[in-house]
Amino acid sequence: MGKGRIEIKKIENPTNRQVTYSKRRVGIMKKAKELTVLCDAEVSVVMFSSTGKFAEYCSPSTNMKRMTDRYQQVSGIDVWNDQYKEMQNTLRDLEEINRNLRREIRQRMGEDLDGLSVKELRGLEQSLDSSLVNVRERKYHVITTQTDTYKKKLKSIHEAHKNLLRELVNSFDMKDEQQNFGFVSEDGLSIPNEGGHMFAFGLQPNLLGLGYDSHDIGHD
Amino acid sequence: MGKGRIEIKKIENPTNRQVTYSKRRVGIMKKAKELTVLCDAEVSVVMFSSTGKFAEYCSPSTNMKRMTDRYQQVSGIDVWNDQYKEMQNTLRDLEEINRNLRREIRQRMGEDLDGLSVKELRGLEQSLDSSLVNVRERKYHVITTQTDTYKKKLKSIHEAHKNLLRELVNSFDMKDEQQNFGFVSEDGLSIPNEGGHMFAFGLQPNLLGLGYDSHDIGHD
DNA sequence: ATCTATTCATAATA
DNA sequence: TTATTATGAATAGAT
Repeated sequence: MGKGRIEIKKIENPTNRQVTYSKRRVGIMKKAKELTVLCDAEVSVVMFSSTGKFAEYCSPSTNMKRMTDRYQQVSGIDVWNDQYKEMQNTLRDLEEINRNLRREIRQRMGEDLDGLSVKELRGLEQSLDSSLVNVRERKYHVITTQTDTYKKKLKSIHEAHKNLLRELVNSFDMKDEQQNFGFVSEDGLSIPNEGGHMFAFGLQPNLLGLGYDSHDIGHD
Repeated sequence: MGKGRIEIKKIENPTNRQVTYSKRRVGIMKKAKELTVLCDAEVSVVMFSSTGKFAEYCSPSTNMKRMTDRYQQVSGIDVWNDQYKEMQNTLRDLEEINRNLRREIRQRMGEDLDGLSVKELRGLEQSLDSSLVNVRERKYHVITTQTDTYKKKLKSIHEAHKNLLRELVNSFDMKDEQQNFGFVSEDGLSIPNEGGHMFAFGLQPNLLGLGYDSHDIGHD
């Protein structure tokens, strides 16, 4: 087709080659479309020119991804199957392992024991027994630690309380003195807010943090 | 091309459609080859007929995988990565689940308890405790069942043994009689192999099956 | 790009 | 499916 037949071999003239590529590319795409319509087929064409120009056609009834998937299925040729299969194997293995792990957990929860022999049951029993010991020990340890912490906190609260009492007593003493000097406050209890008492009240955040209500102390 | 132009629409006659498909398939493949050679291009064609028949062409300088890779790069369209990524997510999830299951097992084995609160430890302790009860119950049940089976087997053995003894006594009685009639065998113990004794020896397979050594019975 | 002169692909047919 | 053939389509080379 064309003026004089041409030999099917690489066109050395780059311009001619490029022109021919363009023309024939259009031709193939057209043929692919026609085949799709005429014969209700699914066709995909991918091409790159020698200069790297990319062109594609894919039947509207499908897409490149599905064509590739189908291609792979049918051709048996491994496009990405190596990785894919490997992953699927890994996936299957993991699911199997997880199933087994779940079964072990169920058995460690005293369920799903029907298939076990006496020997296995005895092993499980012993394992659970010693596990229970461990958990109890750990629980006691945590409780003890927490108790110690609370004790320490209590001790510090106690200390703070003593300090407060001391301060209170001091303040009453001072009030007496002040009374003597005619410095009685209205409610008869309020503590003069002087620098010397700041230390004791500085402990309040601790007390608040432990859930103690600072009202007990009777400040404003 | 051909005898009269045709409209580009689906050929309803299946035979004609099939014929046209075959012809045009060859045509496209030829065009693809020619384009490959003439223009030094890389072309891949994949097609499926309406009946699912598969055909492909790929330039010899490349292959489907490389074409698809290149297609993906250039088009930006994800041909298989979606599935791949999805699988990787699944994989990650499964591995996470796997880790958690293992941790649960370790904790149910009394290990890896550092991160647990007293509440959690108490829950675990109670779970283990009740599990232990279940396992023990199951163990006892299995043991009981097995014991019952053994008892029954023992009983049947006992029965068989009694029968054997009776047969033995009978045979000695008969030997005495035979002796009286001059029918003494060489070893002075062998039992005449008569039909009347077959029943007792027929029990041997059972005895063997239970690990009893048939030598006890003194047969050959 | 567009225009021919040709070759090629193929629809109809067997 | 394959082969034949009449015809329209595709396209090489020129513009």
